[in-house]
Amino acid sequence: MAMRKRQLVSNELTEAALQLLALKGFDAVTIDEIATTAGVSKRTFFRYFASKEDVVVQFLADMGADMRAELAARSAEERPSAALQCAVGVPIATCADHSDRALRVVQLILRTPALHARFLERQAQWRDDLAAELAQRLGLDPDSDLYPRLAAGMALNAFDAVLHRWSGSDGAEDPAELIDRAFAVIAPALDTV
Amino acid sequence: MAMRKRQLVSNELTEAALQLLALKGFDAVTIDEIATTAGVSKRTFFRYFASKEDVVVQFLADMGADMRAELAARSAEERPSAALQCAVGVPIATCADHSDRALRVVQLILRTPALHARFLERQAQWRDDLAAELAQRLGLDPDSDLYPRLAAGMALNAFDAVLHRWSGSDGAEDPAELIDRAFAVIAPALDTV
DNA sequence: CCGCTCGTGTCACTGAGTGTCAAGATGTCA
DNA sequence: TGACATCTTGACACTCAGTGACACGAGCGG
Repeated sequence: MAMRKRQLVSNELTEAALQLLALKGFDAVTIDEIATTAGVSKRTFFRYFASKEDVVVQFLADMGADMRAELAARSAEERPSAALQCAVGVPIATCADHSDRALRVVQLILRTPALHARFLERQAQWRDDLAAELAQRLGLDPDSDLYPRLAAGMALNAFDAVLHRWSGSDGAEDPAELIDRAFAVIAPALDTV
Repeated sequence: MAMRKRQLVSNELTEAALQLLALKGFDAVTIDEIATTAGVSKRTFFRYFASKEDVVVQFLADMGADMRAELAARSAEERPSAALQCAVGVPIATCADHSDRALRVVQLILRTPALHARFLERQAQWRDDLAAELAQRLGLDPDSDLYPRLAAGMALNAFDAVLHRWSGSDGAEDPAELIDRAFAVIAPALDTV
């Protein structure tokens, strides 16, 4: 029950935050405002999120874990480019599924420098995770071999480019097709083993 | 004279900031402290820098312009991988030259989440710059072709990986050799035109 | 000498983020 | 059911980042 309540308040805060931020812009919304809208105090907000940026970025937090899980689930015989494309494809598909909500969040992030910065930092953690998974998968030493980190970086780079185009076209372009085109460019470097 | 004085105060602030931040850690230093050490008021600090992060990141601001300039100066016949490696090599060489100061700054950035986030955001601007230059160089349309953005991203990715290794080894590893190895990995994707 | 501009310091203010404590809700066990 | 322990929350006070307003003094042209 305690956990359920926590989840409930957390959702309430996220909901209020996304609503207000998308409506009025990042800087024009105070944390007091978000907390009051969600029916809690400012102090409680900070018991759930570390900062205003965190509410938004946390909303996408699962993406990293999802990608790593998908990569780990892929057959070891599969070429790295194919496995990585599937891994990156998971969060992209999630976005495409909830295109109404996800598009607004992505546009908010890409348009707000403070959010973009935090988002990139989060991605750096995903990259390290993917690199570790990739190194294990290929039996490489991540401390001496540059390939895992570079490969993971390239995949997330493609991910970023797709998000950027998707957001810039207001969801008009097809994410799946963009992913295909992006990986067609980077695959030659991913599969040279 | 006015510009010289501005530069003088700016240098004083940068000096004081880097000194204090490296010594006590990012969060343990207040802006009041930095300003007082430099002999000015807190208000004046904000007339030179937008935030505490900015003092550090601004210190590396020229890197972006340097890279783009180097890329623009390279012969158009040169393969993209070679041209990009030279472009990225410029700031790396600058780091290696001032290894005492540069190493401390890089380690501070990579170790401090708030700084790392701002640094990545800055890099995103560099990437867009490089992509634009690359698109012009190759006669591609940056709005329809994914290659320029992905190629620039891969190059900066390599740049990042090198900085990470260089910082992690306390400057023991040779940046030039690391760049060579990183570009050996990504070159197959850069040169498939 | 007068007025102009520009850079700076002082002051006051909003908002982010944190520590502390008391009170209430909840969960457990007898 | 009742007593006790735990956890969550709100209220308050505080530090510090960042901004706006204004007044002061230095340098400069008339």
